[in-house]
Amino acid sequence: MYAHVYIKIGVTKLDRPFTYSIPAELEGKVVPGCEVRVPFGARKLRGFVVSVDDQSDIDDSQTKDIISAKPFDAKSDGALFALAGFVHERYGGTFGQALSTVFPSMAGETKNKDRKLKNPFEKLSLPTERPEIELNEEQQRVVDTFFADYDAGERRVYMLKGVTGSGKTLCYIRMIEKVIEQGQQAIVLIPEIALTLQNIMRFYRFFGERVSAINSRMTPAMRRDQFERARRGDISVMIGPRSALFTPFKNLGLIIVDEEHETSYNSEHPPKYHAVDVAVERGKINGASVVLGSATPSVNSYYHAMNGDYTLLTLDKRAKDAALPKVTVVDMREELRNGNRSMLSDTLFHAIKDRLSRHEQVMLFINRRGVAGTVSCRECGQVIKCSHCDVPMSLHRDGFLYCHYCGERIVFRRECPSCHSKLIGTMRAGTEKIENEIIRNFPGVRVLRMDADTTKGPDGFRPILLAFNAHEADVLIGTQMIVKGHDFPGVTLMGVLAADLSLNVPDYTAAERTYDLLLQACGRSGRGENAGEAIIQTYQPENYAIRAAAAGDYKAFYDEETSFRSLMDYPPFGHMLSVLITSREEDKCIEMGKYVKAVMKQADDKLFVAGPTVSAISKIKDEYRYELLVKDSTIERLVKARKAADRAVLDSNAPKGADIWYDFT
DNA sequence: GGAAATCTAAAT
DNA sequence: TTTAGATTTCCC
Repeated sequence: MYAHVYIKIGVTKLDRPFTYSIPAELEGKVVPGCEVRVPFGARKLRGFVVSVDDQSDIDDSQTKDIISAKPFDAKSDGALFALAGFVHERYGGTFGQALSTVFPSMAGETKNKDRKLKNPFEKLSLPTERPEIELNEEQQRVVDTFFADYDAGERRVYMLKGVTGSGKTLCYIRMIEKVIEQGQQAIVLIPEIALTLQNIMRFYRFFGERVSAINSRMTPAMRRDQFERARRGDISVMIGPRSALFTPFKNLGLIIVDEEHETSYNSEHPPKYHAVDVAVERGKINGASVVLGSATPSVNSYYHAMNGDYTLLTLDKRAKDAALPKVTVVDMREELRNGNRSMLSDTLFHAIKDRLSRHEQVMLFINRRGVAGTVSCRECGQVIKCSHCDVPMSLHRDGFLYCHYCGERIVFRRECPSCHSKLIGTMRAGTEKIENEIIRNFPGVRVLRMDADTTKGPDGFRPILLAFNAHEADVLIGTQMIVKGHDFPGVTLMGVLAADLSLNVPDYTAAERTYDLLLQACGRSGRGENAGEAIIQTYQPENYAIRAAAAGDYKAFYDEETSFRSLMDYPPFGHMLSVLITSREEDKCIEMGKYVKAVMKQADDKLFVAGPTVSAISKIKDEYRYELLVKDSTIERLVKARKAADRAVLDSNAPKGADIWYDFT
């Protein structure tokens, strides 16, 4: 007997099956999907069996024996192997990369210590009794719908749309309870940023030692240990970021994706998979239910719920009758006309003054770093960019210009490098500039700033959050990271500066991102006893994303957004594949781009292929970046085109010296 | 990707 | 002629 084995090496050249003979003692143990150890060249490596055959495709003297095979469980390993196939087929990259993603335990040797999850749980006194929960009518209806389907053996994808504070987590807990009662297991995906002790404890209180959690700060060995506990059946619930999706449970019954609209569910590294789609696929493979929860669903998922692909469940009532903050939109063009050139509108200035006088706390959210601190010339319009990365550099207080992509640092001279004008400086405000403005305007105010500069290291943000929570400061200024997740009861005012910055990025999801950010930002205010207020400063007050966010009206946003997308054939009405081509030499990028485009056109002449064009960031670390944009009404045709391109670049007459990265959007 | 085989050129 | 260093070739 022979086995075709994929060696786990992330290199395209070796990304094909190799034929090994199965020694008599391993016969029956070597089955498709099982992990094996094989001699490869002068080394011994791990691989996966893709198929078993009674004859060899190569000369018998060439085949070597498989050394050993890991015990194979069809329900866990088999399902995950099928999932790796899906990830490879859909998102490209090498099969080896797909295998490494789905079976992360393959990275590094296993010492297999039976470690329990020590941090953070052991420091806490663990509650022994599970708390009683009572669901309100609305929550009960959601849970009953799920129970009825589950008992009837129906496995569906549910879109649970619930406003903040409506008790989505309670519903999750009841669903998990049900699944565990039936001897099945559950996976709960939570965005990395929300993986706080507080959030994990909510599950721990109910399921105690049956719960485990992973996060990206754990070492591969620690994560592997938790996966091993799941494989052995020591736990029933796994909580974690997108990688928790690959927990090797033997009898998976439920996958919950909380805050399903979060972009952190999309992998940034090849294979650039979308965890929501992969969760739905794993649900199909394992026969598990999938619950996608969000207060601001992604337009994609909500569209599926609207057209019946997913079952829509809604929670409209806030559990505690906390009122939404009063939201005011301020037109900054008007401010400019009235002679106010500062970053704070009159409205926001007075609101801050008012809160400070009442000893209440204020948060100021500035939309993005990066664009702030950008130095541009007022005479020729030139922006100072990093010579390696083609992104604008930011001017910091220390007088240096920094590149946030490669860390390059150069001295800032008050002269334009191209036209030598002295009229050069920062145009838009960064967090530092606001900090200075606040200190100048409100003497004696205690200010904290949270951005990538003040939060070095993995836990760098914690002291800032603790200090602000303890009311050791009156104002917290920050970028995106202050908007998501954190709860400060003392905050009664949220000021959003430059709300429209995130609208002006070349990405069709810009409005969706902006709506979500603004809604989240407003939701930070008034979470304690005192009523909250939010003030949104914008140059585009008429924009529908901003208007809808201010009104907290998802449906209004969704309707406008879908009509725009349908007009433009953007997802969910059409599908797009962006092909990134990188090379040290610019002409190799173009050559490869043209070649891939030709191959795709040849594979399917109905495809719309734009490019190759210079990427939005034309160079990173001296690697040039070009892009093709492929559009079609079906994702299957795009997958076919990608596969055709994948095959063609291996061809001997294909251009060399450029790398290709795929990204489905 | 990496070990082994083969090539290249400069030092003895 | 020797040999370190660079380059190419395979790997079931």
